[in-house]
Amino acid sequence: MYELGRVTLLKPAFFNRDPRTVARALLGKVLVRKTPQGILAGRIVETEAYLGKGDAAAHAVAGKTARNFVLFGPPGRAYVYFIYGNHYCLNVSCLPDGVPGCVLFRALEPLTGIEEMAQARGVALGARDLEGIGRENPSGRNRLSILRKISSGPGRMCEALGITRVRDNGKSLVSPRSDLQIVDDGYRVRRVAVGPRIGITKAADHPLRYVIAGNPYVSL
DNA sequence: TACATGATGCCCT
DNA sequence: GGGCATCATGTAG
Repeated sequence: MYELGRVTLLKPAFFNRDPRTVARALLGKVLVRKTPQGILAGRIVETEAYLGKGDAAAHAVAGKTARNFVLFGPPGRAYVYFIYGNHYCLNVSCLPDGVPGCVLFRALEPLTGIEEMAQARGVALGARDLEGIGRENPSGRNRLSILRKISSGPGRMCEALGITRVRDNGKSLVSPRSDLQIVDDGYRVRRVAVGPRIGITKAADHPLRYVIAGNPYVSL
């Protein structure tokens, strides 16, 4: 089982930048959920940047509303919304207070609390499925296809970590007291690949999706 | 108050 | 690879 070693909580200033910069810099960092039962954590392997005014695909495009106000607040806060009648998506606010922008988390590589996350997702794990977690190149086709079902996709990821709008919208991701945090465990990303964002119709041509090149846990 | 739509995932072929 | 469930939100009327 992979154990989180010495980690550093990201600072608000990390998010006080252009969403494109933040989206790229977040790759390889670790999203941590603290529960009474223990720690759930996964490495961020896929993100998308959503800008403010001028980005037709961004929720902030039409201005501040009761739904999207977090995007206009201070950096480093969770923006959680409900989509397609079934799923939640997690974003983090970027740029200074008053300026909208965010990064969508699209996929995690499961690291810690995998059995709990699999249970939350309704995924059945075999006895040997946890071998080799956290290593550079997980091998075993069947095992990988099972583990990918846990958090490869924004809706899946939220279900695995128990993220909902009521529980988490507006919450700080950079507070030592928060039960939802983003930390640096020292992992260094070798290569980043960039492409168009997924599942949108407007402004679909912009290359604002970032993935760790070659990582098998990206959503597509 | 009604309606169209969506930053998705599942289940079936 | 494609159809469909399912509902909060925003906008129009």
